[in-house]
Amino acid sequence: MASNPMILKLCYGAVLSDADRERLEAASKVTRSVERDESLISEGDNPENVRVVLSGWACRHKTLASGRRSIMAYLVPGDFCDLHVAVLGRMDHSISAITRCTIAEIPHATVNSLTNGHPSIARAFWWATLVDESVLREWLVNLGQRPAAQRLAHFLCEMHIRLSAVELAAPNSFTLPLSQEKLGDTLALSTVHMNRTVRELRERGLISIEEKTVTIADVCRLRDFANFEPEYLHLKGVRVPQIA
Amino acid sequence: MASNPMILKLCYGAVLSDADRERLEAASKVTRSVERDESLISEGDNPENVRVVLSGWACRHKTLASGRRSIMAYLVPGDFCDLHVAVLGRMDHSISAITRCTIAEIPHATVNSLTNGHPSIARAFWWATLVDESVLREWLVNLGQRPAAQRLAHFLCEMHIRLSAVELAAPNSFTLPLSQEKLGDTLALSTVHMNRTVRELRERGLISIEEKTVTIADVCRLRDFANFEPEYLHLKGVRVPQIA
DNA sequence: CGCGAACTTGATATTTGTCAACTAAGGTGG
DNA sequence: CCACCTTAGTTGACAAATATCAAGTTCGCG
Repeated sequence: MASNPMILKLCYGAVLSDADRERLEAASKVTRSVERDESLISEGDNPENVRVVLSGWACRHKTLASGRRSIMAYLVPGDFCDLHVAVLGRMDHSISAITRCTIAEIPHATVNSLTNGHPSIARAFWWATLVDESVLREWLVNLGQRPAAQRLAHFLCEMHIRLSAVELAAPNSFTLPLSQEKLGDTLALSTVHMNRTVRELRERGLISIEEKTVTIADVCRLRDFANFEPEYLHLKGVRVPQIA
Repeated sequence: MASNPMILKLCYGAVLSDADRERLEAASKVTRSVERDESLISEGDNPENVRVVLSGWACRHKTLASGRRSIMAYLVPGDFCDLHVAVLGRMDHSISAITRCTIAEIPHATVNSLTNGHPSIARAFWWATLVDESVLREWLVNLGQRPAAQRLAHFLCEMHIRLSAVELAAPNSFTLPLSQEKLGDTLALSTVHMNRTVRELRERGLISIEEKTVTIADVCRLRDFANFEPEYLHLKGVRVPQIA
């Protein structure tokens, strides 16, 4: 019933009463649609509302003077776009839709009244921010310390779990709507090398990709290969069979 | 007078009344000393108190199964170690002292009463967390997109500003208590290459280092070289002459 | 005086990037 | 329906960046 992915996700971070869930449900009633490749928020903006992805994929990115583009995060259903802007005052990066997205628009006033009156909700929002930070730390390690193939494998393991948490992944497959170029911008690899790295994982029999669907031959084996340890996602008990 | 670096720093994030400052001052009265190389918090810990660095340098780090070590953040005076642990429940990385440090120990109960009763303080704490996240995003870009020399230059520009913000840097120099090995673990470069990269910056006339003191020949030139844009630090008005 | 930690250097290996060309798939206007 | 584009993916040859290995050096300190 509660198929609202924001609520699904927040339940990993705090114990939410039925009343809390209803409040969150009501708060995310106002939505809009964003087309593929459309910009959601640009660097320098100071948006009025807090946005949450309800369907589709988006990404945070920055472009350097050199023209190199870096994707610093993916936003999948349940993820907040800009919970932080009210405090920092200005976006220091941009967010764009990768696929067509449905976005909930929650006015700051609503966020404030939710968090002021309802400690569990406040805690859940706080948790979501801190998980984002934890993921960034892990990405930093991934970029800096792992060679290309393991880096990609680690990324795939992460997205698999995160999508599982909002019931958008099968036990051993999920939809990955990213071109190899975007993957390269994410993992700091050139497009050509990205292509070869994808092939390497395929040739090792770890994954197969067709039609934007990644199939993981054996989740344990992929995790071993990537040295993936899911604790940093702070998603205790996500229903992914291989975690048990 | 208010030489407490935590307060100095938080003033960039919120307007704090004199009474707020006094509350923060009182809250950070209980301190302890940690020796060089000593562990402050280990992965898996769930510390009782929130810790703030008052003097010295510490770092967040993770060690991979491969033995490679990644330093994901530096904590300098004014920085919080583990404001997030109360919510996430368990440290997903470790913190160690790099130099001898003075650490304030603030019980969670004190943090809660500060934030519940005093919105400006709550906002300042929230701001500090979000700045940490913003810095992580920039580090991700730095690791992924910049070649070694610019990567190091960017890091030096950042530390120079952050230390300036807490009055611990001269207009064109600061103390950097890091071995080249640690710098390498930070910037994802081997020790040997780190050494050559330091030399490159020196030979280009951008910096000189002696006795752990970095001197920047011309702050503007170093920033140009690194393509450094300080907005991500969200420290409007830090008194660094070249920002004006 | 000797020892260890940090730093330095040269030679060489590995990883990754760049350039250029080509294929495959999908859409669009004639 | 086809000719033509565009975008994404693929491949090979080669160049550049960075890692690794091995061997000093320097310097503070017991």
